[in-house]
Amino acid sequence: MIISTIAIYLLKRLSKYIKKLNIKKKTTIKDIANVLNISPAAVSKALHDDSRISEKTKKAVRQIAENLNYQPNHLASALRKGKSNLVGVIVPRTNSNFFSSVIQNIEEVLNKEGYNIIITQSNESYKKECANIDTLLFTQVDGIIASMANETVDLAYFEKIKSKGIPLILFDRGENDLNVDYIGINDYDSSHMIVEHLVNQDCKRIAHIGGFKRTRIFNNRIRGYIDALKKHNLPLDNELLIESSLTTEDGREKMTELLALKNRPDAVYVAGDYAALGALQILNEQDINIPEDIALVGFGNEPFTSMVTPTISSINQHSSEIGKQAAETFLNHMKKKTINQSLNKIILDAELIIRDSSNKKSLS
Amino acid sequence: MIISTIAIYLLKRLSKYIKKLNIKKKTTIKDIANVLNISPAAVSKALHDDSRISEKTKKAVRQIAENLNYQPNHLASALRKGKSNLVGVIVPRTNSNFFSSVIQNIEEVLNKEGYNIIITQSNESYKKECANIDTLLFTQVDGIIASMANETVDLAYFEKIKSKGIPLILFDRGENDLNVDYIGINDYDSSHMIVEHLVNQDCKRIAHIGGFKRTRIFNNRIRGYIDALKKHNLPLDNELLIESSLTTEDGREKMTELLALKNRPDAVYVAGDYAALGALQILNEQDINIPEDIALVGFGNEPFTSMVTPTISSINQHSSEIGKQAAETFLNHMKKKTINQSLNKIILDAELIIRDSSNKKSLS
DNA sequence: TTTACTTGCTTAATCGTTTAAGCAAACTTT
DNA sequence: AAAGTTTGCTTAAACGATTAAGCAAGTAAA
Repeated sequence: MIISTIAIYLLKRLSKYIKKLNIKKKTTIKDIANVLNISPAAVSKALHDDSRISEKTKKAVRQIAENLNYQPNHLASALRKGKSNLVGVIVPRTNSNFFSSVIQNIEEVLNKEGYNIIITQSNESYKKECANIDTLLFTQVDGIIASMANETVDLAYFEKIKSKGIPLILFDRGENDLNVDYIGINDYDSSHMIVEHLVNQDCKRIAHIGGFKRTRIFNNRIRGYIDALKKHNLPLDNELLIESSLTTEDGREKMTELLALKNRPDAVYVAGDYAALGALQILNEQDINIPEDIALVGFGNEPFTSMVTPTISSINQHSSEIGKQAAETFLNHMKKKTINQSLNKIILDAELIIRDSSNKKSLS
Repeated sequence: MIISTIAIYLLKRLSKYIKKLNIKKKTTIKDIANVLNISPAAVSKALHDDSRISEKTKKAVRQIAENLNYQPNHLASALRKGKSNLVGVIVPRTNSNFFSSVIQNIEEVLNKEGYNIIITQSNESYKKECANIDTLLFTQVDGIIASMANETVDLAYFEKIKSKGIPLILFDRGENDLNVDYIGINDYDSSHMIVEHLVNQDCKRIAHIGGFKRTRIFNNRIRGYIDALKKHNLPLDNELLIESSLTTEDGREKMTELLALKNRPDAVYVAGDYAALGALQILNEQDINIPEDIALVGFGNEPFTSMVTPTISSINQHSSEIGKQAAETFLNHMKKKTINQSLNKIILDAELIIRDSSNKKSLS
């Protein structure tokens, strides 16, 4: 009897509130508190399963919260707790399979821990990258995971992140000079794998269309290329080592330059798949046999490498692993409260995927 | 017992002290106010260029703000103003050129007006899409711009957005039943253009590998295909009209089915580029001449359509225009404060890009 | 029976910014 | 000179959630 009386009483209060809500705003803990005649503090604790709140009250709170369609105000709790549970991600672009896959894996790991991510694109522009950083800092993210634009040389803006005490984790395109965590693949060894493979295909003049030397990963690929040539007693010909922006268009240009040489290469290792595609187009247009006349290897294992004719050999960078590790590194930062942390440099091994563009069938 | 209470108390004081020592507190308007001996309110107004603040004070505030490296706390102002200046974007995936380009244009337009975007991916999964919506609502976005997953049939979750009074704008994959703004292309007319083009190429048996009928845009493409056949006095053969998930893998399967027919088609119009790629692979593998034996047309104008051999004719959806219009539609919502707004359905004309896969050179 | 601890709440301050309201002082107008 | 207006600020109350501190009332231990 008493119970049902209370139930009816509560229902009346509830319906009054719902009427008010139709005209008014979103439900807050205060609304729930009013319905149950308890304090907002008690509601907050009940929703967080605080041990000092009775099971009975908790149940009632959850019930009313559900009925009123309560959604916590993230801004308020973030402001109070000094933590937004948002992680910023900066990539040169999202429409590359590599970055999109990294992002997907970052998201997967972070979502499980209650973090959401904000994705921004720099479009390979330093200016846009700076704007992105400002945006993310403005949004009060708890951390930033980034891969730098091709253009980026000045690191002042990244220093800004560090000076705010916000964890910064770089992947793929990172700078060693900035003393931050980094996740990437072993570019130096990957170059060795490629050169070795081409040597096995009986190639003697191996060219390299590389990225900008100032970018660490491309510099490592170049160093790997040079050292691997030495290792296999092949002469290093400066004509065959070209710096490129690695766009498809530039790949076309640089390939054209190589074909104009008196002494043409019999293999070309391109440090990026998009440029490799451009190179392939030129070779096809000029009716050069691939891989018999010139063998071709790209880098990045973008899906189109297996779509074009002939399919392009490439390096698989294990994007999912990179994404996962980047997210985990961020989470470690959050768990440890110590200010001085040891730096985390994770270098993963990559994998050479051999396709038609460098596979002389007569040999196999 | 008393001793341990005292110990705990001391430990708390100590940790507070350590925190004070280590954590660099961020500058707030209060700090600026203290330096200048004015009220925080005056600082806030000065920073917002309020007319009731003297030019002298404004200058001083800006100076000190700069010196102390002040960054406004977005959470606090968003909480106070009841507006986060964040817009959520939901797409099936980012690693398609169409979506990535739409996103880029949404971002461009919204950034100019002081909004930032949060990108989420549904991976074509309804469950993930619901989680994304929750995430965005939780983050207190001011609006949501979305393209629905293939799987999505139940619209309850999208209703949830509407019931919160948050503007929802759909593009590309939208449902008419939900009474919301929509930006897309004229799928029906696009089908007409394709069929007309194939008829001009002397094709008599035109097949259609379409998307799921339940999805409006794919249904419109199917209707356009059927009506265009009628218009050109071609018989509609049910064998030639196939429903597909439009992945590359499914494109391969459906093309194989078509080739198994006693009476093969002489043209195939595929409602998505990825599936068209699968179809192309099968045709190439079976040494069928494209376009002489079978002509092929895709939909979406993904970059790879011009990379593969032969290049694939496709429909350009004007992704940048779609992105811009979606963003503008959102901005209009924000500017008008009226509750009842007229719906905005924007249908853009698409463009057929003719490439090798459907261009019989003997005709031209 | 006194003392200590536990339970289950409440009170009030706080996060940083915005903004309605208010109030002197200076300046204009009549 | 009295009345009104403008200027340039201040005060204080929000926004919604969290949390340290406190306080009755009940339970357990000495």
